[in-house]
Amino acid sequence: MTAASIRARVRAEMTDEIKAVARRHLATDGANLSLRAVARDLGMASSAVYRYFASRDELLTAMIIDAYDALGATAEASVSGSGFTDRFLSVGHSVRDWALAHPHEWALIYGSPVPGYQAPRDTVAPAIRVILVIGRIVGDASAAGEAAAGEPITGKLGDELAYVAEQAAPGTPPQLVARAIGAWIHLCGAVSAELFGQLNNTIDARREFFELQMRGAAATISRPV
Amino acid sequence: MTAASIRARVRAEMTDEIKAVARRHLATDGANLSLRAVARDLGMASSAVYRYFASRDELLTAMIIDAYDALGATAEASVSGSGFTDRFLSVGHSVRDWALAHPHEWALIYGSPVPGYQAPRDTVAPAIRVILVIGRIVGDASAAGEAAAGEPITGKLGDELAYVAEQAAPGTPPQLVARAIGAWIHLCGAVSAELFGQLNNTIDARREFFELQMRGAAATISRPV
DNA sequence: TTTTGGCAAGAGCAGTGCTCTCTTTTGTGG
DNA sequence: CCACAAAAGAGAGCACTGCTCTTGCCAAAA
Repeated sequence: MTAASIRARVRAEMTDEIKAVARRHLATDGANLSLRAVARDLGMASSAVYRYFASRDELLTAMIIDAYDALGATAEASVSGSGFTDRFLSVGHSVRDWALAHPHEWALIYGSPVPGYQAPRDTVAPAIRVILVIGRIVGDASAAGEAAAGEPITGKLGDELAYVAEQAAPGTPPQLVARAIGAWIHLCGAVSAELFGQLNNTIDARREFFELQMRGAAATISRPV
Repeated sequence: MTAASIRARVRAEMTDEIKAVARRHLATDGANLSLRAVARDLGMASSAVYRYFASRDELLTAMIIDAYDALGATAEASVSGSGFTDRFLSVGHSVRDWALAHPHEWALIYGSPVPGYQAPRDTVAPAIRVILVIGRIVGDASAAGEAAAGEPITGKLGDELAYVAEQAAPGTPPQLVARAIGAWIHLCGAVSAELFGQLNNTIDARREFFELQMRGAAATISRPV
């Protein structure tokens, strides 16, 4: 192994260590991550951290990418069951379970964006992994005749949806893809509502209520208005 | 007018002025509101602001309450149309329009909560105004036979929903109320997704896509699985 | 072996929330 | 009308933040 790659490997390890400590801080203290506190925990000067991340935003971006990837991997591994509804529900529950286990990371990726923060290009690929899983499930259901297409969508929205359908689930009717995106948005909203306290003092049977909503969302996909 | 109430009136005016400047700061700089910057804008020492708000959190709480109230008033005033779907859509669009006009205030109330922040009791009454509007619309639809009840919900969730139904829309079947809450959550999720950048580089026809989702949500309410 | 480049440390700047003390203002009861 | 108490404002200060700059060090490269 060449010397350059030794340097690179040590650097990568240090980078991972910083991210690990930062993730721990995120889990306890919440979103206002302090770079100095992370440096203190690592026993190094705060200025040294800047050798690895140019700014606090860049550290956050790295954690956002990691969170997207972790969630995406979870969702991809979760698909089980035979029918469309069961498969959709398995993804829904796995996403919710991950969010409950990593609430602050969920807030990082689906909560209010930090002001002035602009998501770099690197984040889009990890970000769409979950929606691609849903796209595949819906595509399969469509091919198997388990989901009706419904009225086509015209105009600009129709064009955009056609493009999205081509990318995410080729051969699937755009209007079906549109309802799938809507279901995904409902899924995100349901998880966020639960996590961000919207259900406090109102509904304690969270899992049951979530499943009720997701059954509705699945029906909205497979059964057009 | 007694002296005490003169004092109180001046104090209330000053409080409003602080909130107004804070709101302006929120709109430009985003969520990390600086109390010192607000004080500077007002030409007063930062310590003087603490005569009116015990902490930055308390200022934020006041702005949260105001935001809930503004959104609630907007939603209440927006209900128009005759049929259930039209009335539901009118509320949906008015909520979305308000959110687009006040994105940072939306993030304040429906985004990720600030760490350690515990919503005081004062916030619950303003917070439920919008959902009460939807509750009334759904209740009317149910009474008019525009919305089917569907399968009753049993267990703990059923009990909780029965209580909510009793409070928000007396006489309306709990399972219908459950679907209404789900639609409200979908509505919040759709607005947040649009506002927080989830639709960037994917869908530009935002209003049309939102309406599509809300039509689906309305159908989910009126037409059980 | 010499040189060079990456790494770490520390000081420092401008900003933050918040507290404390001191002074000024102001409404009011005697 | 005036003295007084309460409310309001000002300013310094503490501990913290993100970030930059300079300095020194040490290991990898030539």
